Amino acid sequence: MDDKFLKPYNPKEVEGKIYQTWEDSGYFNPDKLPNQSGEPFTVVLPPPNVTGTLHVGHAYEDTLQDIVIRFQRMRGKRALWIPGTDSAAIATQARVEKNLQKDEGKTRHDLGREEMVKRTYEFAKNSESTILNQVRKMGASLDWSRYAYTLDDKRNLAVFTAFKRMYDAGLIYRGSRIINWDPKGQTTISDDEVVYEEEKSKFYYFKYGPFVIGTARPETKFGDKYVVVHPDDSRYSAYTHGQKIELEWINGPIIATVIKDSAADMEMGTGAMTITPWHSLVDFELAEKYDLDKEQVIDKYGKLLPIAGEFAGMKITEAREKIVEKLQAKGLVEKIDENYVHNIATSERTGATIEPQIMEQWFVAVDKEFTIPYSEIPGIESGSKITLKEMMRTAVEGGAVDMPQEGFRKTYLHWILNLHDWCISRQIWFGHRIPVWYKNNEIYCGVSAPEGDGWEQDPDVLDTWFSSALWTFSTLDWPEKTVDLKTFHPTAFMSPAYEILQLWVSRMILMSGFHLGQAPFKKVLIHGLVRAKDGRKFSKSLNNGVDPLDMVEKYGADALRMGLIVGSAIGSDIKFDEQRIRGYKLFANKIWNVTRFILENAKDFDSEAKLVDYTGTDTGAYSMHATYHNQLKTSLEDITLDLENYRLYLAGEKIYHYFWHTFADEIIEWSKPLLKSGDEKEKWATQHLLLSILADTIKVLHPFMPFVTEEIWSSLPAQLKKQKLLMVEPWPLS
RNA sequence: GGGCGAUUAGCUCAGUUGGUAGAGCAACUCAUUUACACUGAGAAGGUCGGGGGUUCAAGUCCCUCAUCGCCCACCA
Repeated sequence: MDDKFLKPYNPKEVEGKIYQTWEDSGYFNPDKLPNQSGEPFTVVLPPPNVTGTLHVGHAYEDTLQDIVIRFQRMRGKRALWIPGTDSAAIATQARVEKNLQKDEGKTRHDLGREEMVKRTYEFAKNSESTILNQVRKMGASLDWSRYAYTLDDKRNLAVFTAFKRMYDAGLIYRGSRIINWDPKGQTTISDDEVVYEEEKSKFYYFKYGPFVIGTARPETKFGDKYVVVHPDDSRYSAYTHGQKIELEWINGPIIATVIKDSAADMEMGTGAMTITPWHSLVDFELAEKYDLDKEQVIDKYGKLLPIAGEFAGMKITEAREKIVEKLQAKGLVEKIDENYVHNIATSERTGATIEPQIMEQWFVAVDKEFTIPYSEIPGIESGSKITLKEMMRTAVEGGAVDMPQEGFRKTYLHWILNLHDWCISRQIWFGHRIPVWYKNNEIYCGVSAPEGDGWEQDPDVLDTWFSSALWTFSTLDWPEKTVDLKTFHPTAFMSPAYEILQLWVSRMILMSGFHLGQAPFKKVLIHGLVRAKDGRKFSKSLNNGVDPLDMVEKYGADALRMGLIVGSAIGSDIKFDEQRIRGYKLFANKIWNVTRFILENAKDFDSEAKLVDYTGTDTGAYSMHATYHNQLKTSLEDITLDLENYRLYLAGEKIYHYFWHTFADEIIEWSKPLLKSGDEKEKWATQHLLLSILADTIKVLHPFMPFVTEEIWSSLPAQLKKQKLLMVEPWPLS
C-alpha cells in the first residue's frame, strides 16, 4: 500500500497535480477520448466576464456542469465542454475608465477611441488568466483547446455575419424609436438593464385649459400639445377627437388637440392626460398611432432645450420646482399630492435616472415576418413564414428546447408574449462595432469595410448580449461549416441562473433558430442563486461575500463541490453553509481511510485464484456477499437514473450515504472477522467484494469529487481498471 | 398592477407517478490502546403555514386565506 494513505487526505497536495494529469492526458478534448464511437454531448460554459473573479455562483454553476460532463464522459459519450470568456463590453469599459480616471486623471475622450479600445482590450486580456485558473481549481473538465473569447477573430466574424444576414433578411433595422437613455453613462441601455426603484415624490395637478391633468414630471410638459381622454369618459363627452382648444400654458398660449383613446385611464386622476412622445414610451406609441408631432424637451445630458424658453439649459431637478412656481403664479396649479409613490427607472450600472429619448438606433424586429430557409425545430417548417417571436415560442412549446421546470417555462413564455423590438446599439467604444458604413445617403452592411473612399463606420457597438446569443455556435466556429458545428450542435444542455433566462437563454434560442434552424440546446435546467446563510444575496455592500477559493484552500475543491450541490434541488436558491462543506471534507477523508483499510487488508488478494461466484443465485455460504453485491447494484442503478435525469443533488446524497453508512459502517465492519478467519477462499471472496465495491463507488463518486477519487484510483490494483485514468473509466453497469 | 415560487425537525433543506414523514448540521446519552487529526452505537426531536374539498388513502391533487421571496410592467 502506498504510504500516502498513512496520513489524512490532503487536497492541497493532490488537486493541482491531478488537474495537470488530466490536462496532459488530452481527454478534455473529445477527439482524443479512448471511445470515438460515442454520441456527442456538448455543453458550453456560460462565459464569465473576463475582468471578473470567480464567485460562489460560478463555483456552483461550474460544478453542476462538470458533474454532468464527467458523468456523460464516463458513460462513453464524446463529452465536450467549451470554455470561454466574455468581454462584457459596458462593464469592462467602465472598469478601465475608472482606472484611467484614478491613475491618470483622464477620460476616454482624452485618449481617443483607438487608444481607449486598445487599452481596454489589453486590460481584458491581462485579467483573463485569473478567472480561467480559478475555473481550473474547481476541477472543471473543459476542453481548453477550443477556448473562445467573445472578441477574438472567429467570434468577431460570427457577429458580423449574423448581423449582416439579419440585416439582409430585414430583421435588423435602423429606426428612430424611444429608448432608455442613461444620461450618466451617455448610452442607451436595454430594458433588462433598467431597474425600477420606488420613490416618493410630488404629483402635480395642473389646469390645462378646461382640463386638469396630472403629472410627476412638470419639466417635460413644454411640448405637450395633445390632451388624451378615454372615448367613453362621460366627463369629456362634450369634446370631440381632433378638436382644437386654445389655452394658456407654461410659456404662454398654445393650441391643444383633443385625442380620444382608450389608453387614458378613466380611474386615474381626472381621466385626462397630456402626452410627451419624445420622453415616454406610452406617449410615443400614441403619437405613432395618430401621427402626432414629437418634440424633444430634454437633451442627452438631462438639460432642458430651447423649447423650455426661460428654463432652457437647466437640469431637470433644478427646473422642476421653478416651473411649478411659475405655474403657481399663473394660477394653473390645481393641487399637489405630496405623497405620490411610484417607480422610477434607473440604470442598473450607473444608477442614473433613465430618460426615455427618441434616438436613431439599431433594432432586431421580433414581430416581423420572414421566411425561414431551414428548420429542424418541430412545429416550424423549412421555408415557412414566421416571426422571431413565434419562433422563440415554438422552440419551447414544441419541445425543441426542453424546459422541464414548469414555473420557468411559464415565465419564459409570458416574457416572449410581451417582447418588444430589441435595441442592439450601444454608445460605447469597446465591443463589436456595428458592421455598417455610411457615405452621404448610401448605407452598406457587410463583414468588412466597403471598397472606396469616404465611407464611415457607424460609431456604435453592439449590445453584449448580441454576441452572447450566438455563443453555442460561434464557439464551434460558425459561419464556417466545420465538423465541430455539425457534430456538436445543438448542445446537450445549459444550466444558467434564472436571472438570465430572458437576457440570454431566450436570445440564444432566437439566434440559433434564425441562423441554423436549430435549438441552441436540447435541455435547459435553470438553477437558483447561491445566497448567504441568512438568505440575503451576496453583495459587496453587505460585505458578506464568500470567496470560493478560500473554501478550496480550507476544505478542498471536492468538498466545496459536494457542499454546493447536495442539499438543494436545482432551481431553488442555495443557502451557503460552511459547516456543510466542512462535513464533506470529512467525507473525503472517510473515502481515503476506507481505501487505506481495504488496500491494507487485500495485499495478498490473489486475482488468479478461483473465486467464489457470489453473484449467481446459488450462493450457499456466501449469501451475505451476494446480498451486498446486489444491494450495490440496486443503489448504483438508482443513482445512475438520478444522474440521467439531472437530479444531481439526490444522486450525490445517495452515494454519500451508501458509501459511509452502508459500505463503511456496515459492510466493512461485517468483513473484519472474515478477513481474519483463515479460510482462504472466504478471505478472497471478501477481499474481492470489498475491492469491487470500492472501485464502483469511486467511479460513481468521481463526477462529484473528481480529485480525491482520481488520486485513489491511481493506487488501486490494475486488474480492477480498464483505464489508467478514472475520468475515462467506463461507468459501472454499462 | 401582472406573473412565478416558497412555507416540512432547533438550523439548512430533500421528499421523482398520491401509499407507514427523511438527510446533513446542531444538541443529548454511551463507547472508543479502533482503517478514521476522529469515529461508532443509540435515543430524542415534526398535528408537513391556517381552513376547506377530492380520494380507500393527501406533505404530494383542487379551492381559499395568511406570511415571505423573486421576476416582469409605460399607469400619466
